Amino acid sequence: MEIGKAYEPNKIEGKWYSYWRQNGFFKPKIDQNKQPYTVLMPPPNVTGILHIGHVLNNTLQDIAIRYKRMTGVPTLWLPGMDHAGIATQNVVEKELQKQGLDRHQVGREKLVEMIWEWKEEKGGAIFKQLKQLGASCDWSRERFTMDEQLSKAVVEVFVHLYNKGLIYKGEYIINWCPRCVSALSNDEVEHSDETGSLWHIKYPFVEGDEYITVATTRPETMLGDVAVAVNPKDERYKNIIGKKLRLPFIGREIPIIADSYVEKEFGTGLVKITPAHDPNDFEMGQRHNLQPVVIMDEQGVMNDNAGEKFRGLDRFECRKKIVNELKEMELLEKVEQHSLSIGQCYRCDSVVEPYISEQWFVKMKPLAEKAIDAVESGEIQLQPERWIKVFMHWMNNIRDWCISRQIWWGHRIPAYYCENCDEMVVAIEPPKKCAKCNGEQFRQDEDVLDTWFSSWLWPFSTMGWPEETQDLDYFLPTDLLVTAPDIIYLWVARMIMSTFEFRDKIPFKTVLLHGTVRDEIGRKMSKSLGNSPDPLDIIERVGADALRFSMVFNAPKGADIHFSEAVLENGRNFCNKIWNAYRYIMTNISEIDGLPEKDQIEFELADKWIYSRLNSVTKEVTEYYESLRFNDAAQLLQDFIWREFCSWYLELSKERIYDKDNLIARQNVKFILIDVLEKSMRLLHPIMPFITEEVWQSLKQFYPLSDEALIIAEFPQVNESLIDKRVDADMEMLQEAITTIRNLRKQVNLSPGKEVDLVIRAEQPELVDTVKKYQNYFGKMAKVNDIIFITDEDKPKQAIAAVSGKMEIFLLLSGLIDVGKEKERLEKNLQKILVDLERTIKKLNNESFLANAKPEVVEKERLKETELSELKEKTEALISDLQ
RNA sequence: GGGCGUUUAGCUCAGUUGGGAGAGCGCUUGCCUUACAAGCAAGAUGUCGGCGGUUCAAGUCCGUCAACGCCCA
Repeated sequence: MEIGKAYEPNKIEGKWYSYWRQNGFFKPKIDQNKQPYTVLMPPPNVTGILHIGHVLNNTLQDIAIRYKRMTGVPTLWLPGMDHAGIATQNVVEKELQKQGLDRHQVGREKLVEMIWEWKEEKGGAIFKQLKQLGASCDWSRERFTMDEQLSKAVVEVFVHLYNKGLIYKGEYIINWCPRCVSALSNDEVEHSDETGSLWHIKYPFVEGDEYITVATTRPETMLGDVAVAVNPKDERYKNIIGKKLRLPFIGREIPIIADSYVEKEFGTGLVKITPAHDPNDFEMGQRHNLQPVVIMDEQGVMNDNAGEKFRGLDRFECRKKIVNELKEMELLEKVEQHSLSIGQCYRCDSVVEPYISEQWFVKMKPLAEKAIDAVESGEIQLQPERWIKVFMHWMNNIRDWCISRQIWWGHRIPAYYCENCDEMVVAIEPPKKCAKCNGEQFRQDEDVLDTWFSSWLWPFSTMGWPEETQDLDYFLPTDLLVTAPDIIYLWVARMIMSTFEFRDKIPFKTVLLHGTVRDEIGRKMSKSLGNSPDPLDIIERVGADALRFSMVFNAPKGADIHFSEAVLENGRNFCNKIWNAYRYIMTNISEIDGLPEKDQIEFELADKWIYSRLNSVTKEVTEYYESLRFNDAAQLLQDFIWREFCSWYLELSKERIYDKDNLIARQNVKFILIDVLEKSMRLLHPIMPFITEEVWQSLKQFYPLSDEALIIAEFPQVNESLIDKRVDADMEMLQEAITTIRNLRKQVNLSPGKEVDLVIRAEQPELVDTVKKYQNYFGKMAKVNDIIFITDEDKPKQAIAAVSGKMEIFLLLSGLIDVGKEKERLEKNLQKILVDLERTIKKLNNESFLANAKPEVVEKERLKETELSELKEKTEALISDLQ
């Protein structure tokens, strides 16, 4: 049979993905007697394409799902995407722009139609890419937040919460993008630190010639000032509280009020209050019953309230003009440099304007309670646990949620206004008749809902709610949510609240919060830096398995990941290693007829050892998968397969494999090689699905495997009886001796193929027996021709030597030995031994240690002392022999 | 300003109840050894950020300082 020398992933990956899908392996086998395992995919943006962060996120989910699937649990990984209101509308608007059109020219209905068309044609590209990554989601259940049924859920929820008094319409200060002409949620605002100015402006008292000075970073907002505030504890201003000022330009009389929010140290300690254009001022305005004055329109252009002089000016032009005018009027005391954080629209980079407007809100406090309890009690686990604090902090200070957006793509708010009397009705269906005036004409609210208002329903809307479906009953609560911590508030917390409200359940049991993928110098991946590698390009080059492995290998739970080409090579090389081990096994076993009878199999030390190790590894890996420590699983499996299986077992197997005269031995080792490789593939499958399936399926030709495919094969169970510490110790003893011999060979630059003779001096008969029995291992692994065993006398003359455990190993050489070099090397070894020995003796002489330490720890130290003493004596003897 | 986190080998990072410091990459040396040069073999490398404390014993627990990062205001 022909197997390529290098692993070529693109030859096999597509094949197995189609095979899995066609056989329905991604669909859960619903069994009412079994508890299912469910993972909700955080819905990617419909406009999104796969970036490296998605790779991490989805690989983690896929590993969890594939592992559970192999344990025989009905598993569901539910995929879907969200409609990403502003982002998606923007994509289409930009296309319009190229044709010189804007959305108002096209009209609402037509625009929405165009967006749907775009969605059908180009949306959801990411799903095709996730398939290339190997994501084993149940695509037959794919959902979209704007699907008919999910939209029904949104309306249902809105009406329910409205009727319950938890949704209200109100004036509020919000983030507003004057360019997008829309409200922005907090997460849609990006902050950057910039250097601005702090203008000190004089405000005259109504009475007298005196004035006070306020400091502001935004002088144009003074036109909307309704008060000036001081800290009540500020001695400087105690006597002016309650006095009136006359606002320059406008002439409005405004009071000086006291509020502890004001920082005495900031600026002059006097703060102008503009409730309509600053969030803090808004709150202060509410505390003091101040009527806000809005001074600009939705596009950021100054309105009538700004006064004759400034009306019609853009906000930034207005700022310039105000500053100039103030200078002329000698009301500008000074200007200081000041660094401040500026909010910008994440879409268009426009400076965000805090703006008072009429919006829809959800009252969050009443919903928060159960969510807090669920996390506090551990019913919902956040991992790593430190995120619990972050979660609690937000939940305990939760604010109402502004859910209206002034765009057209999304779920339109189900509020209807009577054209005749303006009466508002919130209902699932548009009303027929106005209850107040019997009018029959209604117009629907223009706004749509925040995209999160549909994704917070994800745990149950995807399962058919508001219908009572079997899925809801069977799969909810789900088991695992894997997501980035930056959406704990926006999404995770809200899902918990909604699921309690509408299902009276938790949405998921465990939330795994993973880190950010960064580049090799620690920067976030970003479009503008161009430092983000294209995952598809990587898959094309090295395959999905290598990408997945590299990602996970380097991704400890919850920590950020530095991703680089070097990291990727590790995954690629590992694939190649597996491939070549497989190639070696396949090409050789195909020449060996038959398998041994089960009870005929004879195990030698290496065989027992590899089984002992396999089972230890199985035990550990199972724990790692269960506790979502996938990086540990990846590391352990790489070490086992590469170092133990390939470097030792496979090498040792060659003697028997190539022994054409001994069919029994060949059959034995054939069986063990296949068996261990086959089980290793099972262990590794969740992380590297493609190559493991390929290898495993091929092995079926030579080995009876009852499962149809690896993806649904049983995850290996530990056989404790095969874990044998004695076997491990014997094998380790031989490995150490072999390494020692190799080291000695290196010392004298012996060519790798050159055979040597050894003298081993050892006293323990058991030890000598074991070495004699497996002398062939030395032959194979260290090119040792003959070994002479001695007990005490007879130190060989022409030899270099080293101590390995309880043995002294002499490598016989015919040439001259460099005594000085040899001595130096041995002295160096001795030094290390002496340091260790000293530390151990010190401990054992410490009575407190003997009194307080656990007995097994003391015992360990005693053993260590014996061993080190022996080592020391033997090494010293070798040195003195050199004289 | 408030909160959270990080600091371990040249680089990126593991280190789960405190009990002999690890991995990958890189580096040095020698090898085209009939699975693999994307490889094999042998090796070098650490005041575990500083200081102080608890303990018989601290990378691990506590305090404090410093640097860096993230989130919120």
